[in-house]
Amino acid sequence: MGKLPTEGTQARRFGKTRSAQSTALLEDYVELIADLLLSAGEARPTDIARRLGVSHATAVKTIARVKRAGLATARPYRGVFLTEEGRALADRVRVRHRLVVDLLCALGVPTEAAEADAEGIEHHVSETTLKAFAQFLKSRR
Amino acid sequence: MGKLPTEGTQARRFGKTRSAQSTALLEDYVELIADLLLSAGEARPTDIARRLGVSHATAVKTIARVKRAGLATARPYRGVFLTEEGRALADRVRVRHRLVVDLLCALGVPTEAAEADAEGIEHHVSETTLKAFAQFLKSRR
DNA sequence: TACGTTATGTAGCCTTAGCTACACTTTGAC
DNA sequence: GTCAAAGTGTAGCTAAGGCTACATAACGTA
Ligand SMILES: [Mn+2]
Ligand SMILES: [Mn+2]
Ligand SMILES: [Mn+2]
Ligand SMILES: [Mn+2]
Repeated sequence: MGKLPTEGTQARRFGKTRSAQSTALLEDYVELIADLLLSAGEARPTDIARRLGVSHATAVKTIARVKRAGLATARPYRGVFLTEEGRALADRVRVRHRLVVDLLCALGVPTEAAEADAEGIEHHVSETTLKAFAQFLKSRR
Repeated sequence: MGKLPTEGTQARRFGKTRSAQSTALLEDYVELIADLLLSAGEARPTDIARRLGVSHATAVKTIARVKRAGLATARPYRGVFLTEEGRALADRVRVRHRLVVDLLCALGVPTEAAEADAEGIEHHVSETTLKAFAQFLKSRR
C-alpha cells in the first residue's frame, strides 16, 4: 500500500512546494493591490494591512519586497502602484484565484469555505492542474 | 463583477492561510517520519533531509521544532519517533493527502502533477472542503 | 582492531515575515 | 489657519527556515 516515492522524486515535490510558498505572499499582495487600485483608485499601505490582517509596519516591509521584486512602485505618502510586470502577474493570479474558487464551489464546497481555502490553495496549483480544473468546469456546464 | 469582500472577512481568510502555513511544515515532517518508520523501521535525520531536499542541518533544526510541538521524540544518534499526538496527526495528514491526490486524479490531473500539487494544497484544505471532496469521489465511483 | 566513510550535532550567517514603539507627515474639521 | 486624527516611515525585536562549515560519533570493512 503506502509505497514511498524515490528520494529524488519526493525531494523535487517538496522543493516545488517550498518555492510556491516563497512567491505566495507576493502574489497575494499584487492581487490585492490590483483590486484596491481598481475599486478605490488607490492602494494605501494601511488599507493593504487591514485587508491582510497584519500591522501596517509588516505591510510596509512586504511592499518593499514587492518593489524589490520589480512588481510595484511607490513613493512616500503616495500609495502603491503596479509595474507592467506586476499587472501581468495580478491578471494571472486573479484568473487562477477565480478558477480555484469556481472549482471548489462546483464540487459542493460552501462559498465561504471555498473562498477561504482558495486563498491558500491557489498558490500550489500548477498550470497543468489549472487546465484540468478548467476542463472539468467546462465539461460540467 | 470583482466586488471586494469586507476588510474583516478578507483579513480572516488571509489569517487562516497564514496559520495553515505555519503548521504545513510540521505536518509534512510528521507524515514523512511516520512513512519512514513504517517502511524502514527508523527515521534518521539524514534520510528525512534527503527526502525533503534540504540540508541535514535544516532538517535537524526543524525536527527540534517538531519535538518542541510535542509531536516527536529523539535521542542523539537514535533516530526520531512520534508521540501519541504525533501519530494521530500523521494519520489525519496521510488520509487528507491521499484524498487530495485522489480528487485531483479524478479531475483528470496527471499523476505526477497531482502528487506534486497535493503536497502544497493539502495544508490548505479545511474539514468542510475535505468532506466535499470525499462526497464527490463517492458519488462518482 | 584500525581507519575511512557516513551520520550527527552545533555554531553562525542570511532572509522572510510577523510584532510593538515611536517619530514625522498629511488630511480634514472647525 | 489650526490642530487633532489618521496615515506613514523606521527602528528594533522575535521566530522560522534556509544555508555552510566544522567537529564529533558510529559504522562497516579490511
Ligand atoms: Mn492567496
Ligand atoms: Mn487570492
Ligand atoms: Mn505537504
Ligand atoms: Mn503530504
